[in-house]
Amino acid sequence: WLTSLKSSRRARKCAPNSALGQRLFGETILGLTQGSVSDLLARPKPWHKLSLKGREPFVRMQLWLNDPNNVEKLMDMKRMEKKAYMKRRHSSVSDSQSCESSSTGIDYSQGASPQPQHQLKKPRVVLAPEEKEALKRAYQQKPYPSPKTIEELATQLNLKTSTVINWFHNYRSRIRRELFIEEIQAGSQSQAGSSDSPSARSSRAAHSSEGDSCDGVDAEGPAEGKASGPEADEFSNATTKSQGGSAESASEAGEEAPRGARSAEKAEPFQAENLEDTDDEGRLRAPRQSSPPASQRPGEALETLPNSATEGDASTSAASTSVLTGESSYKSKESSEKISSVPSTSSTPAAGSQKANSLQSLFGFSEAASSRNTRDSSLRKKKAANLNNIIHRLEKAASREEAVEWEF
DNA sequence: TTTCAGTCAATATA
DNA sequence: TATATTGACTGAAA
Repeated sequence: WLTSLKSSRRARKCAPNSALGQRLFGETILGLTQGSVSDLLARPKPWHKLSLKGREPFVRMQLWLNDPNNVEKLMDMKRMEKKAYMKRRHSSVSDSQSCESSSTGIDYSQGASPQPQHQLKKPRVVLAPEEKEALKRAYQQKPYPSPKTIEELATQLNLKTSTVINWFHNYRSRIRRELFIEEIQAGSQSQAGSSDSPSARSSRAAHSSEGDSCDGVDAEGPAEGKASGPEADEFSNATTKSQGGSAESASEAGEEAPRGARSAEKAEPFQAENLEDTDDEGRLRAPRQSSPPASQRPGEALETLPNSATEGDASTSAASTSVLTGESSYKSKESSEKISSVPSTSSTPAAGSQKANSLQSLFGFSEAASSRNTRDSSLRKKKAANLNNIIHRLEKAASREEAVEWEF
């Protein structure tokens, strides 16, 4: 849903004043930092797996979407911010021109305090690729290492114990989120009955490469040195587990297996029990007949959601195909990437087109993605579909009185 | 006490 | 300059 950089940039080129960025949107609307917004949108969790706190940003999003002047307000804020920036800049320029000594004075005066402040700040640890690889290997052997193992790892890699602990926490958590997405895709694929499509077929193959997205894009080989990709193994294992496959020894990933199985039971994406119009327990309904083709763009999904006969499952399924799609299905996706309507939340046609523009730039589906970057494209679709789903549910629920329940 | 979810914020990347 | 990644942190739950 949210943009990936390229399309956003292009959108800005077309409509420089209508681009809404993650930073502005996050800080103004969601109360999150840019990085969190990016993360949230790139790797959304199924609604039913979100805690109350985790749902807050989406509720805020919904409230914002319900505001008829949402984009305008944001634009205003952006303008004001820009103005203030220019003002500051202007004044600082004139300051430095008028009294150059003052700037040096500032330097002197600040030199004393920022320096220690800087020293107080712990430098960010950046793990070397070899270190990451070693940690991944260790993870594959033992996702939950004992303190002793952690100690050993830390010693071997010359890292702090806390760094190793943190790495395992983060890695587990991020892998889990990737698995959610996988499950969503798997679930919607089977629901949509599109598993025979080339894109769907390739999706499983793409899966292994998908694995490396859990940790960024680095392509280190796994411990076993498989050619298919870094986390190919752990991912396929995990997915197998989560999809009810017998999988390997439960002892190794003992805690993962039940979790996977559990999530597989309700692998349906964003089936918010208290929100959606799915059946109880948030189970998926039958796939809609008129669900858009897998090639449907995320933007279209978003825009047409409220009018859709069924809820986000379709958007998810539409996306799931594209999300998992490798290069093979890219062409069709690209060919269909075109925006023609406005977001559902538009209050007026005029505002709608403006809003569409802004949302497009914000969420990055304003134009066809660069043809050389299929991964971007599929990621964008993934984001789009997942968040379309959430937003749609929120919208639906909001249109009923349920919104009251989520007030916070 | 450990693990997890959510987030920040520094840094990388486009 | 915007978005993506990721190590670290906080608070809550188990």
